[in-house]
Amino acid sequence: MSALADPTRRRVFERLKDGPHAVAEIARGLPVSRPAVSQHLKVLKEAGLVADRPEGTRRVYYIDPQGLGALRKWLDQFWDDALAAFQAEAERSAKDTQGRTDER
Amino acid sequence: MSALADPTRRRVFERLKDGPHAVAEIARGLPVSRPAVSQHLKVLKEAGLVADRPEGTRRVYYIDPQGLGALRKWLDQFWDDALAAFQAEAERSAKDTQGRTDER
DNA sequence: ACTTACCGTAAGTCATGGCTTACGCAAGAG
DNA sequence: CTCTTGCGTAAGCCATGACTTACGGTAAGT
Repeated sequence: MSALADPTRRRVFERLKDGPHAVAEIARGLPVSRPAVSQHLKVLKEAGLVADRPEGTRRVYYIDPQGLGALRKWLDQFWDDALAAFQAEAERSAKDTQGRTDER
Repeated sequence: MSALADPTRRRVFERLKDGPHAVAEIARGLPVSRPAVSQHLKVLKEAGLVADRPEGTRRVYYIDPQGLGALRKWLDQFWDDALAAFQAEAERSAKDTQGRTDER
């Protein structure tokens, strides 16, 4: 999660949306140097969001559905509870004029 | 997205999973001071992930489904493409011994 | 009206980490 | 074998931001 905090790293990640790419390929069009991209990819890899595969002298990176799925799952965990809480909120404001039952 | 980067801030956010809470309520049980929590909530609020409502002298915070939904949507955008790319990957490795069509 | 409690804001310090330049290494081409 | 190309790693500088202490304002209770 914290791996996607940095804007540049997000852009790197977004570049991988349309399929696998080599490092120089990603760096091209980004306002940062190639080593920087390499480091970002390392972080993303450690986070389980991307995976790499050596291809001759190049190194091809691609999005790892595993880690992405885990992130999605973690987020959904909130989605349910937040919705339920918001539901309760709505009901609460419905009886606003009354609203003096019990508090804490 | 970067708002959820900090571990402490994530813990604050998680405290809101089971419904609205006041600031002191959240700070209790966390290893940081109350003002720190207040700042974290401010960041989360600016990110659209939480909303607040004054309740007497207290201030109650709760998760905002709006921002959470946006985040979910952004993540799903990857989910599809990544899956498709991964699909192509699988097919590619199927004909591994061959695999010299054209790249770049 | 005064006191108390709670919350938000400001200032200052310190740690985290992102970026660049420089270097070393591996792989393919001539 | 040598030259070239592409990638990763290390060191150093600098910016971002997280945390604490201190202060001011507002609302409730006596």
